Amino acid sequence: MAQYKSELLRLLDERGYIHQMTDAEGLDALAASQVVPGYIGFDPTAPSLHVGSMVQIMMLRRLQQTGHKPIVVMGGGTGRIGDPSGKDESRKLMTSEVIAANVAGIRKVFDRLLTFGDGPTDAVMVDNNEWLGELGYIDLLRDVGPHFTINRMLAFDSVKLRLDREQPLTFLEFNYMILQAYDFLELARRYDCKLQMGGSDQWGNIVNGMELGRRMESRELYGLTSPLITTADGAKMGKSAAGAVWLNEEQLPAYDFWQFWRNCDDRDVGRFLKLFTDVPLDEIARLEALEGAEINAAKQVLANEVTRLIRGEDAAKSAESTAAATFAGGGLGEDLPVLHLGNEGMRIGAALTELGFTSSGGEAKRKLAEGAVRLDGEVVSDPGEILSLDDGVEARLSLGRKKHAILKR
RNA sequence: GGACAGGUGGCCGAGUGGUUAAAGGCAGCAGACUGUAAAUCUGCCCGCGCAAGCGUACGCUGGUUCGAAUCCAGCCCUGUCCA
Repeated sequence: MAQYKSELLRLLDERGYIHQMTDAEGLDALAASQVVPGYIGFDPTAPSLHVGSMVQIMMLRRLQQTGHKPIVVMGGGTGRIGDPSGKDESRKLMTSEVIAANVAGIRKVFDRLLTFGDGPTDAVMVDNNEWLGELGYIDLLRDVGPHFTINRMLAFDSVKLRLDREQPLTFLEFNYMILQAYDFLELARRYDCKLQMGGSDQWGNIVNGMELGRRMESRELYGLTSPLITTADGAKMGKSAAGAVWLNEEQLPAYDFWQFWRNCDDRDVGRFLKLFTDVPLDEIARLEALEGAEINAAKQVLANEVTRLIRGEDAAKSAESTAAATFAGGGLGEDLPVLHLGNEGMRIGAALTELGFTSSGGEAKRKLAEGAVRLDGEVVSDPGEILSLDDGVEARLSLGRKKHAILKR
C-alpha cells in the first residue's frame, strides 16, 4: 500500500474508499499542497438517496474533513436523459417538476454531512442543468433520443467502421457520456475543480471528463473511484426487508434505518464502521475484534453512529432505546409504528397489512397459519380474530421476531 | 426498409391445445437453531373473501376451439444480421 503524503489520500486509503485513481502521485502532491475542489454527481431519480450512495456522500465528507472543497453536483440536466451505463432497464423520463422536487429532497442529507457556504473549503451544490440546459440540446435528445438504441447505432456500417479502426466515437451517439464529461470541464471552469470521484462504475465517465479537460483546455484533472460496496454474502448493498434503505425520514423511519445497520452481517461491521462513520480507526479495530455475541455491541455502535450522521442525534438515541425496549425488554418502544384500531376493532389480517408487515390479506393469513403472528407474545393463528382495545390500553402485535407495532384504540 | 430470433409471475428460465395459478433456480417472508448475525433444515411465496368460493395472469388486440401461455391474423416492443 502506497504511503501518501496528503491527509486526504491517507484517510481515504485507510478507511477503504479507494478503488482506482488516474494519477495517484499527482493527486497526492496536489492535495498536499493546496485546497482541491472535488465533485461527485448524483442523479435525482428519487426524492431521497439511499444507502447505495452513502460511500459517495461520505467521500465528499472526507474531502471536507481533510481541508478540501466538496462540490455536490445534482444531475438535473443529465437526469433528464438517464445514465445508460447502469444496467437497469432504461429509466422512464422524468418531468422537470419531478426532478426539481427530487433535488430538493436529496439536498437534505447533504446539509447534515457537509458544511455549505462561501469559504474556500465550504461545500457547494450545483445543478448541471444550469449549464446543460442552456445548451438547448436536451429537449432534442428527449424527443428523439428514446427512439434510438446504441446497440442498433453500433450496428450501422459507418459506426462499426470507425470502431474497427479504433477511431474515437464522439458526440451524438454517446450523449450522456459527453454531457457528463462536459460537467467536469464546466466545474473546472467555474470552481477550478480538479477531482471527480464516483463509484467504480463511473470510471469510464470520469476518464472521459478528464480527457475533455485536457484536450480542450489543457487542464490537469484527476479521477478517483470507490469500490462497489457489497454485503459479505455478495449482495449489492441497500436492500432491506422493506425495500431500499432510504436516507430521508420521509421514505424510511429512523427506527427502521437504525435496524438496517444493527442487523448487518458480522463480517461487514468493521468495513462499514470505517466507511460510514467517523469512529476513530483504533476504536474500530477494537470493535471489529469482538467475537460471538459480543460483536452485537459493535453493531450497536455502527447503528448509532450512522443514524446520528444521517438522521441526527435525537433519532439515533430514540431508535436505540426503542430497540432496547423491544428486543431486550420484550416491551414497547416509542418509535415502533402505531396502529389505531378504531372503535369497531380490526381484523388481524387487515391490521398486519395496514402496518405493511404483510403485502396482502392472503399473505397475512398464511403467516397466521405458520404461527408467525403474536399478540403480546402469544401466538395468534385464527384469521378471524378481531383486534379491539379499550381507551388507554396498548398491545403489541408482532410478525416474526423483528416486526413489531403498537396497537391502540 | 428487409431477413431471422424472441417477448412467461420481482429476476432468470421451463412449458407448444385440457389434470397449468403455470416446472426449476434466485431473491423474499416465516418456523426451528442462534447472538435482532452467518450457515443449515423446513414451510410459504397473484389478488379478494372468515369460509364456500370468486377474480385476474403468460407483450397488445381480435379470431379458431367445448377448452389457448400454447393454433391463426394484425399490431407494438427487443435482439441479431443486411440495406
